[in-house]
Amino acid sequence: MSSLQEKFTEYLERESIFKNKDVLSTNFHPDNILHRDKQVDELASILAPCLKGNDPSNVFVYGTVGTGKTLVTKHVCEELMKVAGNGSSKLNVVYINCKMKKVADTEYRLSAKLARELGAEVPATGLPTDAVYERFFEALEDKTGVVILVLDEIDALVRKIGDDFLYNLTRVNDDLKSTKVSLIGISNDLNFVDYIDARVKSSLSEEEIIFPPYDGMELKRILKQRCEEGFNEEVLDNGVISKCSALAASEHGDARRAIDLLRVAGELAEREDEKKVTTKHVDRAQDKIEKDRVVEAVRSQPKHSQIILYTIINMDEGEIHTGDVYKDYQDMARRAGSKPLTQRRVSDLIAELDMLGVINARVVSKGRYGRTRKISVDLDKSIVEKLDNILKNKFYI
DNA sequence: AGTCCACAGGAAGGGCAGGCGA
DNA sequence: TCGCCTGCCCTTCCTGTGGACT
Repeated sequence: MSSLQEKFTEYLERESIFKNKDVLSTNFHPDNILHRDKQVDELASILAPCLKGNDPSNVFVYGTVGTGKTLVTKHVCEELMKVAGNGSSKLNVVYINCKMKKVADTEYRLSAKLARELGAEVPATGLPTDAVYERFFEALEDKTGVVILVLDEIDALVRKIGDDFLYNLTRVNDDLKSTKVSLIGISNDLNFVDYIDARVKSSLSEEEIIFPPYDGMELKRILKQRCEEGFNEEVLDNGVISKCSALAASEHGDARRAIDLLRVAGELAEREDEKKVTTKHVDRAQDKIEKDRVVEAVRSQPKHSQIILYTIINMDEGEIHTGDVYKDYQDMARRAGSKPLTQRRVSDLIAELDMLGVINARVVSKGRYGRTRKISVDLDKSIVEKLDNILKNKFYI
């Protein structure tokens, strides 16, 4: 037997820390959602009329990241579909995450995605937007009954393409004969409704459901529930759950973060062939998650964004401004074999990197010395080193 | 109070890729 | 196949801006 085969065999024989790892994935839907009874009930009573073929009110759901908005919405819709499936009412639910790049981040892409979800065929490009709208409407009309459209991260969409699209969606019922549409908008931004058109606002927020952040105790109970199903018995050291929930509670009560911490800590322990998950694993999980998030974000960026980031992390310490970055970037881009983009475009890409949380770019005025962005990289040294290596290898600089 | 800097960021338009219809 | 149309990415041109300096 080869040494690699031995390694695999040994892995198979080793007892896993996990009982069912899926439970610890953020996409997992538990049967019993803790601490969200009120929101589940509210949403359920708002959506219930669609079981009798009536169009329910539009709903606006908001709360910060990891407060269970998506989970509760999907859960209620699934239960609704089950009941509708048994009865005579026709019901369809379409869920779209508007933040997905290249999928639903422009008017065209979003309407194309909606149309496709409803069974229509739409090419990735080439059609006029009106034509895509038309296909979407036709697909809606074909469905008959009630269609619930769930638009997750709707705030990101509106920031990018404005609220005209939402306006059209809230008016769609006027043009449809056999189908009734209800919208559920999910937003992480609590002030989102303040910067949309008043007509859209009144129509979209006929009903509002607020998801407050979980507190430390609530997070602890949620984690306990997942641990019982996800981990084998007695593999968690004392204090692991408390530590995960405390860390996540300090980050706006983000349950997703708490569950990720727990899973990654378990993975780290298992990889090291340890019998128990300890708080030390949680600390390292915290670092690893941050590292992976940033690295993934950077990997998915276009080439020039990456060159700009590489330029920034290789600049001397001290104050860095847009102009300095642009000067160095031009040189770097040529060395990487590309024609440099204009300063205008680079300015936009810097703003995007800031939005991603990879760099900090704050607009400052230096008085007589002009207005610019002050740029810094607030990442852990090990993350910066990793990014530096990845980008250096990619561009052979 | 007025000037001036170094950009930020809005608007318009060009080039390209890709679909549609004749 | 070809002309036309569109979305997307990018450039060009432009106006706006906060605060140090005079």
